[in-house]
Amino acid sequence: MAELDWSQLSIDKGKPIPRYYQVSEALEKFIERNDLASGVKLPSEEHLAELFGVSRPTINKAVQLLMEKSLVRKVRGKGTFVIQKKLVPFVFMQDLTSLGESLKKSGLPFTTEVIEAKKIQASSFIAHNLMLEPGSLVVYLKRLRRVEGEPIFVGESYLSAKRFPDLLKHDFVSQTLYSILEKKYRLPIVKAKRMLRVVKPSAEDASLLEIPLSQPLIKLDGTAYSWEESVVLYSETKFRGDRVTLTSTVSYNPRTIGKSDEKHRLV
Amino acid sequence: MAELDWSQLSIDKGKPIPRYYQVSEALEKFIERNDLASGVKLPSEEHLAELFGVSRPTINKAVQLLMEKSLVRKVRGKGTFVIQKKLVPFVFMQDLTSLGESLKKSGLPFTTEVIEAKKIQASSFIAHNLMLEPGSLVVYLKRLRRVEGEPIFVGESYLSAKRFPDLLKHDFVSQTLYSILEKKYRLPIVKAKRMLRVVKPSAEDASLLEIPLSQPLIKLDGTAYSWEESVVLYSETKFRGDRVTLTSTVSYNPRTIGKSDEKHRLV
DNA sequence: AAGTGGTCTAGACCACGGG
DNA sequence: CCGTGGTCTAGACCACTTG
Repeated sequence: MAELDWSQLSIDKGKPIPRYYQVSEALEKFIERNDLASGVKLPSEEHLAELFGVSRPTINKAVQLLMEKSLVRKVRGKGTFVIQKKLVPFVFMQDLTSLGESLKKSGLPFTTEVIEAKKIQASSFIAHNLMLEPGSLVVYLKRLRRVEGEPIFVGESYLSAKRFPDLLKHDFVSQTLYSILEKKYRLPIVKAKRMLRVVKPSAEDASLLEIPLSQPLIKLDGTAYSWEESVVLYSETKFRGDRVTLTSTVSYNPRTIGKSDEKHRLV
Repeated sequence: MAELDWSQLSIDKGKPIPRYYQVSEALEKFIERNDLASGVKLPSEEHLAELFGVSRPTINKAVQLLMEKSLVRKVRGKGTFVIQKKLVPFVFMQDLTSLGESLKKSGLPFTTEVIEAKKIQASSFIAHNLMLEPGSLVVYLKRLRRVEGEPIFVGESYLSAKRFPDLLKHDFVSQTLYSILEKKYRLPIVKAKRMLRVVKPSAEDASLLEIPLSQPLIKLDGTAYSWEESVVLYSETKFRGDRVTLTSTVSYNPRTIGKSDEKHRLV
């Protein structure tokens, strides 16, 4: 492999464009032009500061931008490395599959970690979504999914504890929640409502997903129904925005047209 | 309205948590606790620096975090203001409606601005998506949609110029693209594929949507078909991630199960 | 002119990883 | 120990808004 010539990098300090932005662009173009893919190491921030003739905090902010674009990964004590982005596709918004099932379909190797599994008293928000009385006992399940070892999303699920008394005895590592509901409780999911938005991670989210606080998440809240108006499950899922795509294919179906918007809260 | 007492704000400099993060949290809690909604003005960054006993750059970064969470808006020369978030719901992933039609259904007042409308030579990427020869002439349409005056999304559409020779003569401000296709060209959309992901705005995106470069966008790429395998339209839409939710309701339909994933590129 | 956020600097100390 | 990124400071100049 040829040596990389970082010394050609420069910016125009006269331009009315922030230096950190110019630096960020220059580095991005350099990475593209030289087709740096795998784990190539960038010069240290101090060295970059010299190269560009700016201060270290300016370089720090520039590299921060690249990290938010998921072009590089900073590792304290080691350096900054170019990353090879791999997107995990979820075929989701159109099917009634659970996320676990969508992962299975994708064929990618994934694992499930149970972060928490317990019964709790439902908050008024959760109770409302499950159509229960506030304070009812609910099963709370928090799981982290990894693909090829890397954290991809963290999901929290809520189900009525009365309706599923022994749910926590099942093994959530090897089975999907949907399959347990269907096989053990004879309650197939036949309808689901979902709402998607972009949020910032909490400190805990960031820690679990191994991302900086600056990186946006895709938050998908969903309610699953077994038959009309019978709520089975409420869930909140947070995906790493840099690693996930959601896809859907919709075909014309006269029965599903025009009966959609009921109560979309304008928060 | 009672006077706000900002002086109670403080952080613990001994903790191993970044000061800018502590400041950011303290401000967020203060806003919540005092239920500051509309355009309440925060103390100046210099004043905040005094209050917390930290330097101005640290305050600047803390407030930056709040801005990325869309809790405040910074205006140069004026100050920093609490914002009242309003989310625009799109009922979208499930229906074959265009975004304009989804907006109409929501009942919110919106406007359309045509940024560009012209014929161009298709790049190989666009040509591939429209199933045309590279270099073919395509109609390119770039529009900005505002809701209640605020920019919400910017969309770019590509259609075969050969198939729609006089498309650019239509009025895109008062009619949706889908309705023109259906009424003038007798080509109803009966199928659509969509892919969603989170991206950073380009400098131009940020300018059009009036957002900082740090704010994430929801990017929705779509292909619309008139009848099986007849591609009509390829589009790329970028939504402000802080102002938009996407919702869907999916019901059980044996015909749509299990025939989904064809070619999801693992970039 | 005064107040505000946008940006930058030069230098500093820390925590972490690796020899 | 050294090199790395993470963070912070004190002070500065600029551009923009308002009076």
